[in-house]
Amino acid sequence: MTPRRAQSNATPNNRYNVRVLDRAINILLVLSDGTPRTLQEISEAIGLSPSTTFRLLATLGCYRLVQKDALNRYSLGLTCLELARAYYESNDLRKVALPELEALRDEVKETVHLAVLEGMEVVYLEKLPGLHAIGLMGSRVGGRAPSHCTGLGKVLLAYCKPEEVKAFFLKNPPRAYTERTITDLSVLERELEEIRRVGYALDRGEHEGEVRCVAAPIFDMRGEVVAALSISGPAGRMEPLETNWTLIEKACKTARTISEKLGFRSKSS
Amino acid sequence: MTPRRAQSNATPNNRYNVRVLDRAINILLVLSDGTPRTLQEISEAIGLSPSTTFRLLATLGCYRLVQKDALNRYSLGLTCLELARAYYESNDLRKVALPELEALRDEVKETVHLAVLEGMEVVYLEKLPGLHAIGLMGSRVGGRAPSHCTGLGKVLLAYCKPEEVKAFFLKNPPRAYTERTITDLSVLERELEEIRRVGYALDRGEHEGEVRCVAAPIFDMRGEVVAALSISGPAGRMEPLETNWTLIEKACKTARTISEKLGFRSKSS
DNA sequence: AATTCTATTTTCATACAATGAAATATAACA
DNA sequence: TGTTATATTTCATTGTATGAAAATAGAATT
Repeated sequence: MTPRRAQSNATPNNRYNVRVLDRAINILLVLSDGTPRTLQEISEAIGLSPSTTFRLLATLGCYRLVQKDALNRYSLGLTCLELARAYYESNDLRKVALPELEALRDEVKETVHLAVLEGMEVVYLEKLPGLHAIGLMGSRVGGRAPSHCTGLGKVLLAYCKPEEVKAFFLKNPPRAYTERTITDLSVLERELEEIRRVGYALDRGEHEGEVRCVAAPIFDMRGEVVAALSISGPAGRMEPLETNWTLIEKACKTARTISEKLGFRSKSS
Repeated sequence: MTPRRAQSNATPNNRYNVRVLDRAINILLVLSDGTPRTLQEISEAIGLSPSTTFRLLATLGCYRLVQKDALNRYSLGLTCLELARAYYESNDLRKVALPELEALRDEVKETVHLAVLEGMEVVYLEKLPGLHAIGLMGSRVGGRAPSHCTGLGKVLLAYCKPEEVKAFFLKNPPRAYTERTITDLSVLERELEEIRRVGYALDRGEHEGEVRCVAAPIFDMRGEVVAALSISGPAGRMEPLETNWTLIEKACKTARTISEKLGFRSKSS
């Protein structure tokens, strides 16, 4: 159910890290799978003595970053929500993109997503549900999805350093979600090359069998890809995807508009 | 614009707190007002040497709890969003309440909120926009609102320990947002008593002049008030509020249903 | 381009804060 | 009531977080 995090949760010891903080953050990450845990389970999970774990939890708890339920099990607390709101509201990209995404959604009437790459996985920043029916798509704001089998993921990968992509997938072999999922690294690499060439990505049910999707990259002022947007919907309404030029064009156009608002100067203009 | 936090951000030193963690969390709280800050500003704000602040930020940054922009200013990072998603999805209250709230919204067609009290302020857990028009209400999920002048706030206060309420408002005198806002503590106390008696609260434009609102308390299995829900809309459609019994009854009924799903046994049943 | 100035990174010695082991308290269960 | 299992608390010790200060990078000014 809950997507596994691809990156190891072993402490990424960037030279200057403060040890207690590493440990405390690991507690939060452990709890971020949603399962409430007892002190013991947590102390085991992060490999610390119960006393230490207790104190860390006490500190986190006093700021409501974690909370204890009636049966002494810990889970994430209300303050997480408050921090997210702050992040969310002060996020330039999202602020700039939102009105454009809304216009796009209203035009195509399908679900529109905004996402970034994080640890070679897709993280959704925004989701505008389509106007046809409700709740088909499993994505959530703040949630993750694999990158090798989603339109958003593939666009974002396409503009990563190829050697980093390769390194990642050698360590985390692409898992097959449907019979169309690309599981061969060299096939994936060729696909990414093609995406760079045409400037958009397609997903023909590679993650969820019945879902089709078009995704386009968003550039910032430095010309770096910082995010991507996508239009997704059921196969019935989207096919034939490869020649659905209006959809592809609309996705690319909106992405370009957002990019320009972020300070990107396209070569043609 | 950004609501000030009522509680002091001086370290609440619960006997077992770990100092570095206190400090690091304070950084997050400082940044949670949305203003990007430089290392210097932060180190000043939390009263630590630049070296220490640097290391704390480095650690937080390596987990993307904070991020640095092109001009070396720090703000909250993507991981905040991910933690919030986890909190959000594993939150029992919200999960139980959501379908009931949706039913209520569809029935009354006005905006429905779910909220809890935190530091004597209202924090929104859920917002279901009304079906009439868009974006009238300024509330956000994860956002705060004052308690003395909102329906949600007043219900929640009504079931707090009266001496705590008193102590809080003596320290933080109720601010007037409109000419109807209750700014006198004894008037507020009488209002809360009345709310306890009738079991719901009304807001007649005490926070936002044109908004009217009905709010009802949600109880858990122990009989404690853990949250509240509200129906709010423009004065035009809601007035006369005091005798709008169908609206009041619907709010109370939904609140009771949710309470029962949380294990609350009402005396009458 | 050269220079100054400011802000961030890095080093380092030191104090004291975080640590785990073990003792105690508390809750859950029989 | 006794018996476990779990959560708190205490305490001595070590090692880590700390600020001062030096080095570096980055703007800004000339």
